[in-house]
Amino acid sequence: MARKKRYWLFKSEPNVYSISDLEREGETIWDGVRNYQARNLMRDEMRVGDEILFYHSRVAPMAIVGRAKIVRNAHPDPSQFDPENKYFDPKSDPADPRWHCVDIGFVERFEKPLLREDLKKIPELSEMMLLKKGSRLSVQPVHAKEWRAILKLAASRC
DNA sequence: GCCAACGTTGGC
DNA sequence: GCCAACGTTGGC
Repeated sequence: MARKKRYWLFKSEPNVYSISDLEREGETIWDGVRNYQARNLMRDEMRVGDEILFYHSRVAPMAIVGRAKIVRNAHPDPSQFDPENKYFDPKSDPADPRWHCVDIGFVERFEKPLLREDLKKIPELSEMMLLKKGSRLSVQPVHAKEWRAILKLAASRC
């Protein structure tokens, strides 16, 4: 039996990598994640076909700005072995890479960004990880119920 | 720019 | 293995 599709949210600072960058490039490697919890999610839980909400963090307006999908399962993050790269990790052994990453592909950009402040008002999202105080996981799971509520909100904004 | 909330590091 | 110090994330 096929694995059930799962949903995720990826945070990105738009001045570093925005939904426009993803739209233009079509696909990108999600490298540079240096957090074990996030690594484990990418390596062990995410699979090709899973769907992603793309979120702009840090910079106003903070918002879910579109959708993406996983197009390649986890593989060793090449940036960890490149001394020139800011994400270089001298402690990572090429025979047993410490960091893994997935590749993601552009799906759509929402007509209007779903602002963080508005998301907070949606009852179905009251438990959403993104909106919890102190939550800073940069790739995180999204419940099916939350996914549906967010897509519904996006559709109503067209 | 501030700073609370985390995660990691390293001395012991 | 504990935990203080340090570094980073990310909302505000």
